[in-house]
Amino acid sequence: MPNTHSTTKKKALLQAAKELFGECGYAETTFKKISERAGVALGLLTHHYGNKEKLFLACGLDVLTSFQARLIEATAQAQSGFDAVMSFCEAYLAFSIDPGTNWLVLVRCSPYSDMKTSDDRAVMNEKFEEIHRILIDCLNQGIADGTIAKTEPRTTAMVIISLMVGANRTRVLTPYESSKLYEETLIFVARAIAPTA
Amino acid sequence: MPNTHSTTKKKALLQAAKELFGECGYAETTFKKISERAGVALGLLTHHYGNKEKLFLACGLDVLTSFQARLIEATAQAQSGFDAVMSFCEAYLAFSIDPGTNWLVLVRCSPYSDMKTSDDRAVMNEKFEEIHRILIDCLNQGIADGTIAKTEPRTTAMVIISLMVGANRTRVLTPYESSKLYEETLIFVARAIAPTA
Amino acid sequence: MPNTHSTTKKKALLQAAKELFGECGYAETTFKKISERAGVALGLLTHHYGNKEKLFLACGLDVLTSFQARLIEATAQAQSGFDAVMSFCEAYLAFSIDPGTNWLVLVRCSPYSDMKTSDDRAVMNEKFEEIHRILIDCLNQGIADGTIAKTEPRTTAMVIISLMVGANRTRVLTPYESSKLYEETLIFVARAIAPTA
Amino acid sequence: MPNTHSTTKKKALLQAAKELFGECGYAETTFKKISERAGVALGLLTHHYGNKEKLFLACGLDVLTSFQARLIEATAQAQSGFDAVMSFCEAYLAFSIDPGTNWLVLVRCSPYSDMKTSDDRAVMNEKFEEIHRILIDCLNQGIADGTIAKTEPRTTAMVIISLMVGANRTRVLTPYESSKLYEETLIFVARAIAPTA
DNA sequence: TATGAATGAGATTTCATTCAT
DNA sequence: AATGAATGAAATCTCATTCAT
Repeated sequence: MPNTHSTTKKKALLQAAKELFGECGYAETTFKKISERAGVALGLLTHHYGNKEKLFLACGLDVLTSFQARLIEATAQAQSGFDAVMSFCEAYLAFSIDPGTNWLVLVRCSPYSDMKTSDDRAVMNEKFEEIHRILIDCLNQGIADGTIAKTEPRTTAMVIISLMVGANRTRVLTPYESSKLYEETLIFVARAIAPTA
Repeated sequence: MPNTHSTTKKKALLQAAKELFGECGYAETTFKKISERAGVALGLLTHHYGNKEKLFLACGLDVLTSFQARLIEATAQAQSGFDAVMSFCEAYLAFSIDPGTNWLVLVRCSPYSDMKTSDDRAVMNEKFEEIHRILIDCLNQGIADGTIAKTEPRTTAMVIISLMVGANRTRVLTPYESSKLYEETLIFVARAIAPTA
Repeated sequence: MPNTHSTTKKKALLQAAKELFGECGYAETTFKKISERAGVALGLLTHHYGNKEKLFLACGLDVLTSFQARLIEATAQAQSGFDAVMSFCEAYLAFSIDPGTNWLVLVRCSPYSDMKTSDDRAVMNEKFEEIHRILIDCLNQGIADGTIAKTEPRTTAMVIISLMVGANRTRVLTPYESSKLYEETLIFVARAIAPTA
Repeated sequence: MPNTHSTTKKKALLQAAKELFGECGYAETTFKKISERAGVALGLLTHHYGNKEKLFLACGLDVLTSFQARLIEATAQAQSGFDAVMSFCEAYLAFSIDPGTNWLVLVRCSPYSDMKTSDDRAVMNEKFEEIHRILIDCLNQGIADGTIAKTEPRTTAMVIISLMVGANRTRVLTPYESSKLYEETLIFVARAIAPTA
């Protein structure tokens, strides 16, 4: 089975790339570093992934796919719209600090990152909109069942995700002491979306 | 007046760099682009600013200084703690979309950016903490005058700034339609910090 | 035979570098000059040798290795300690003016050169001590068989090699007329080490 | 007296240059380093010394002049030719390790150095020949008074100076333990030039 | 599929020298 | 004499990508 071998190498490359793009960022990550960490030949990179940008995107999408699955799973069993939104947020933040998810590469590759927009990024942008969609569904559920204050769900989802993005960056990128940040962030969301008395 | 001429070139360099780092990001901005836009010789860059990293930092700090002044001004005249916090947030968001502030370079240089942390960044980190301090003062005022719910001000400030960071990135970096985002973000904050009935 | 081709280019690079470092010195020898003379791409230099310093060292060590072999060969068949020392000196001086040995690059790279000491130079320093060792062995032989005056061999070897170094520099670096220098240098050594009557 | 001031600055420049060329070598020494160590403006360097090469030469010649004076002084009072030669060698070696003579700059600038020969170096070459002349005179004296073996003085002087050059380089450039080297070098010379019994 | 030598454009940085003041 | 801003050529080194094997 020659395929087994090649698949392994292709995967090793992707894993090394996910780690390095996360640790070093796009510019500082080189083909040499990736192939060395993966323990495979340099030339396999372009052979399997075309070019650097596409590999970067493949890394981001790989993490985004797991992320999406996790969020769907987390919100599926919620009893109310409010619970669903809170589960969404909890799962978002938990995923972002779960070692082994290679979260950082997504931070650097997502539409919220500093990277210049390129054509290849369209896929990423669209896939990230599906994350928004999950939250919008939760909000709609909450508006319907009265557990959430009445607002425009699309914009509210955008605000909540903005908060997730910001809290996450504070936690994983800045040097500031943020041990209670995630906890407090959830309280903040809960207060903001709670129906007015 | 020998200074008049040199100061002009040094300033032109800084201005061109602020624009380009904001537009293109750190990696895509080259010495050539900067010196050409500034209309000065290539070597003047290292002559005045040492190296690319230091110039980048000088750009960020320059914007951060104006930003800080704007926030202090905005919060100074507030009638209540609640008003102060809301003024802080309004001023933050307004500054971020004010053309002519070169906000983008700060986005890319701030502690919330994707850049690797280097020794030079310590100055930036410390200066950004002063922004936190401004908001913490507002929150303390609000807790004292009863216009804000009782919480730990340091962490709450961190949450609010996380939301500012995230909302701003959504607006200026992502391709998503976000015309009502800022407005809704302010409402979100107001609801979250309002004292419980 | 993939090696055949690559080895050729790597060797061509080393040969061109040996010539140019010898002719022009370290500072005046550029990547451009080397790659042009070798007829290979500029980037191959760092690909194969890491950086300029390491290439320089590789050049020096390459010459030093031949030099060492030549000295061992020359001293092996000596009848007495005195003859061994004289053979050492003769071989030293002869090697230094043998066209095709690329001696000059060693002059510029050896521990007796003007170059700043760097970490990479340790290898060179140690390898050059082996040259001292060869001469020390000859001296010990001569002290044992009575053909050489009794002295501390380590220091005497150092004096003799100092004279080789100086005579060689006079011959290959200075503009002074030195056609009889080597001849006279050997006589000088012979008189100095001869046992006192 | 405006001259006093300028003379001081010119001298400060020369002193700083002598130190730095000695410590760092020609290539690593920059105008910026020199002017900073001297505490004067960058532009004064070319103003006073024309260009880098000329300044280097000025440094070397300045040291060479003191050196020459010292050798003349040392050999003047010798009782015999043999004593004169030995005094020459002693003075040579002593000068080379006397702190405050800035000897190293001469090592790097002399005709025995690794530097490429340029037109400006002719002065240095000629002046260094006068050093040879001093020793030749001593040798002639010794041959005349019978304290030195009969040889061709010009070549013998060249051999002795070669030994001085080599011993000095061993002592001040190499990492090898050379505490007894100078002592033994003098003995070596004495044995080599002594008249045959 | 797999390898890694080979390429060369391009980036940052250095620096002697010039020159206006 | 003195200053240091200004210049731009040149150097080293990086690195994505190509390609022969």
